[in-house]
Amino acid sequence: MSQGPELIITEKDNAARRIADILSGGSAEADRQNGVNVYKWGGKRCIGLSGHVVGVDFPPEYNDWRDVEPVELIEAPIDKHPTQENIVSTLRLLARKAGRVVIATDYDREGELIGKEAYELVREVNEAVPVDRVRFSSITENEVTDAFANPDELDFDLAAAGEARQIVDLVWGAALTRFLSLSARQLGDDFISVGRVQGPTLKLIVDREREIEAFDPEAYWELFADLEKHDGDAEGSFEAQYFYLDDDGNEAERVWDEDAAETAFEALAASSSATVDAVRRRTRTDDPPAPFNTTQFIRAAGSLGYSAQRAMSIAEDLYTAGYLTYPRTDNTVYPDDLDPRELLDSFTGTRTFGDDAQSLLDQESIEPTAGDEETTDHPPIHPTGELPSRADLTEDEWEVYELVVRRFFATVAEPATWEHLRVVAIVADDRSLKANGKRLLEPGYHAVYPYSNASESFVPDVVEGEELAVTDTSFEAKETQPPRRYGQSRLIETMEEMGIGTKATRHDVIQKLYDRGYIESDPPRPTRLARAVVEASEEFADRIVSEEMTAQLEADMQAISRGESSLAEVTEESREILESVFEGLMESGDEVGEHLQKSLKADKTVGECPDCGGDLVIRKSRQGSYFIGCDSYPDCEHTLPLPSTGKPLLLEETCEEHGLHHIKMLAGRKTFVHGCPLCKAEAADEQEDEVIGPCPDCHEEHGGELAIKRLRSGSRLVGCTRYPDCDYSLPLPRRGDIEVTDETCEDHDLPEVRITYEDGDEPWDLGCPICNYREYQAEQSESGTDLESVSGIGAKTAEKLKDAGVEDVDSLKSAEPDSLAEQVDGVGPDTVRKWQTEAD
DNA sequence: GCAAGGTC
Repeated sequence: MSQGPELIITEKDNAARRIADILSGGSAEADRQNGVNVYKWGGKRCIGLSGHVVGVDFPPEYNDWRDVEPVELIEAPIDKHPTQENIVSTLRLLARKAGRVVIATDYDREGELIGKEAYELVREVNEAVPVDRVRFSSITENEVTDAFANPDELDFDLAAAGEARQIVDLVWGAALTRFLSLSARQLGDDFISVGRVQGPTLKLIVDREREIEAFDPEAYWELFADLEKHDGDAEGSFEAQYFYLDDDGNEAERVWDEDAAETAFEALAASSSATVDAVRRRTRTDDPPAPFNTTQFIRAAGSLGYSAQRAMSIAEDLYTAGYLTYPRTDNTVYPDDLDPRELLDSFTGTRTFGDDAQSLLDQESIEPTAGDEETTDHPPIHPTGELPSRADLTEDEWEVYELVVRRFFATVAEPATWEHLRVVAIVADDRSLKANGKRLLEPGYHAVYPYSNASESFVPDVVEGEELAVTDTSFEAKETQPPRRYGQSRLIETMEEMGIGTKATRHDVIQKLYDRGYIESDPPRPTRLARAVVEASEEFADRIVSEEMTAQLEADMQAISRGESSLAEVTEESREILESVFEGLMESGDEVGEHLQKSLKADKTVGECPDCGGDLVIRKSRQGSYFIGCDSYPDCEHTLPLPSTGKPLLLEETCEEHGLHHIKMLAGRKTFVHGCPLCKAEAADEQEDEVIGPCPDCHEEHGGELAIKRLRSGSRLVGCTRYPDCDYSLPLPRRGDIEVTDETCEDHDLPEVRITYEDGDEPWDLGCPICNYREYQAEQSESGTDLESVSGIGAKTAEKLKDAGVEDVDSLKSAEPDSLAEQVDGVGPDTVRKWQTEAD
C-alpha cells in the first residue's frame, strides 16, 4: 500500500467542501493554500478545481494574425497549458505527497475530461500513485458514501470524446474567425467571430428577421357581439365571437373577404336576440409543472423581467450562498434521496412560505412531478432547505429565490381542475356566435405558484334554447402578423431543442452575440454585420451556421466514447472538411471581405451629410463618447452630438424632413429614443434660453443668471448664462414639456418647475431646480454607492467585501484586484476587475 | 485579438 494522504479532487470548491463535510462527518477544516481551499481531515485532503484548469490552444508562434495564414491553423499543433496557475500548482504540491488519488468531478462527459486533466497533472509529479474515479448524481450523504465505497476507473474514451470536441471547436472557430476578420480588415477588439454554437444561434435570429421582412400581411375581419341573459342581471353579460365553417368543415373566426364580413356584420347588427344552440361543459385537469432545469428556470425568471444573464448570475449567487442547488442542470427529475416532506418541513413556520408549505404537507400524498430529461450530474434546481432571511438578500435575489421555492412547491402540489364552458348561439337564423368560459374549480398548484396563468373568463350558465339579448356588436379590421422575434428565453429553449450549446453556456452565447455587435436591443435584432456573416457562412462554410455540425459531432463523440471511433479519426476527418471549406473561401476572399465591410458601415450610417452629401456615421470620440460625424472628414467637418448616456442604435425609421435614421440610446432601464439627431440639434438652435433667476455661483460677482437651456444633443438643463466662464448646471429630465410656474422657491429665488406630458401621464411637479437636484443627489448617495448596485454582487458577497474593508463602490473601484481576491473567499481577481469596469 | 466548455 502506498504511503501519504489520500487526495480527493472535485470539479469545484463548493463540491469539495460538501464532500469533505460528508466524508469527515463534519470534522474537515479548510486550509487556504495559494488562495485555494484545501479541506483536511484524518489522512485525507480534498481540493476543488474551477472547471477546466488547463486550456487548449495553438503554440505562441501562431499568435500573429497577420503572419499566419488562417488556413495554416487547420494543421497546426495544439497545446494544453494551465489556465489556473494557483490551482494547478496547489494540486501538484498535494499530488506529489499523495498515497492515493480519487477523481470526484461531475458525472458527465465534461466532468470526465476535467477529471482526466487532473489525472495528467497528477501523473506529471507522481508516476505511481493509484488513481480512482468515483461517480455520484447528487452530493448527498448516501450517494457520496456509496460512491467512495465502490470506486471505479477513469473512462478515457469518454474523456477523449470531450477532447475531440475541444479540438474541432478550436480549429474551426479560430481558422474561420481569423479568415473573416482579416478579409474585412477587422483586427482590433472588433474581430468577426464564428463558431459551432454561435453560428447556428445567430442564423436562427437572422432567419427569423428574414421571415419578418418577407412577410406579406393579409387583411381579415373579426366580428363580436355582446350577449345578455334576459333576466337583466348585469353579470349575465358576456362577449361572443362570430364564426363559420370553412371549406374543410373547420370552425373559423377570421373572415377573409370584406364583403362577406360586412354582410355577416349587418346580419348581427340587425339582430336583437340570439338563441342558445349548444352548451358544453367539461372538466379539465391542469398538471403542475416539472422541476426546474436551467432553461425553464431562465424562462420563468424571464417572465419576471430578468435577462438570461442576470437570472443565472443571481442563481449562482444563491447557490454559492448555499440557498439553492447547482443552477446549471439539464435534469428535470428529482433524485431518489430528495425527501420532499423533509424539504417542505424546513419552510413551515416561516412568514412567507409557512402556510403554503403546511398546506402541501397536509395533502394525502406527495408525488413530485418529473420531466423528460434525467441526467447523472446534478439534480433539478430546488431550494436546499437552508433558508435565507429576507434581509440577507437583495430584492432581486429574494424574488428569484421565491420563484425557485414556489416552483418546488408547485412540483409537489396537486393538479388544478378547470371547468370549461362553451356556448354556441345562433343569430339571424343562420349566423353562429361562440363563447368559451373558464372557471378554476380546484386551484391545486396555482395556490402556491402564482407565476402561471390562472385567469378565468366568465360565461354565465345558460341552457339550450334560451333566448339572449344582443346588446352590442363590433366589427374589427385586422391584419395577419409576422412571426415574432425570439426573446432571450425562447432563443435558449430553441437552442436546447436543436441540441446546441449546453445548460452552462447558452446564456453566455447570447451575451457573446451582443458583445460582438451581431445583435442589439431586447428582444435581440440582428445587425447588418450579422446578416453578412450569416450570408458569407451560408455560401462558403454552411456547417458553421448549421445545427448539423453539432449533431454530427455528438454522434462522433458517442462513437469515441463507445470505443468505436477515435479522437484521431474524428479530428482528422473534421480537418479535411475544413480544408475543402477553405478552398472555396480563399477563392472569394475579397468579395466576402467587401460585403462584410459594407455591412459594418451600414450598421453605423445615419444618412446623407447635409453639407457634402457624403455619409454621416456614428463615431466614438477619444473620450469614449458617441457622436455623429461625416465620413469625408477631414474634408467635411459636419458633426452632430448624441446624448451622453447609452449606446446609439439605428432604428429603421427615418426622419421625414432630413432622411436620417432615428436613433435609440440603449442604456438598460434608462433606454430612450433620441429620434432624428438633426431635428434635435436644430430645435436647440432655435430655442432661446429662458432666464429664470440668479446664478448661485457668480451672480453677486459677475451678474450671471440661470437659464433653461436646450442642448444640441437633445438634453436640457438649467445652466449659467455666462457659460463657459461659469459652468454651474443642474440637470432637467429628458422627457416632457418644461413649464415655469408662478410659484417661487424662497431659498434660491428660482421659480418652481413643472413637467407635463403629451401622452397624458400625470404632470410632475419638479419644484425648484436646485432643491430638486439636492434631493436627487441625496438619493444617489444612499443607493448609488451601495456595493449591491454592481451587477454580480449579492448580499452575501457584499458582506464579505465589507469584511475585507471594501465598504462602497468607490473603495471597490480603487481596490487592487489580486490582493482583494486573496482576502475574499470564492472571488478571483478577474471577477474583481469585471466589477470594477461595471462600476465605471 | 480566434471556439466552446467548465468555473467564480
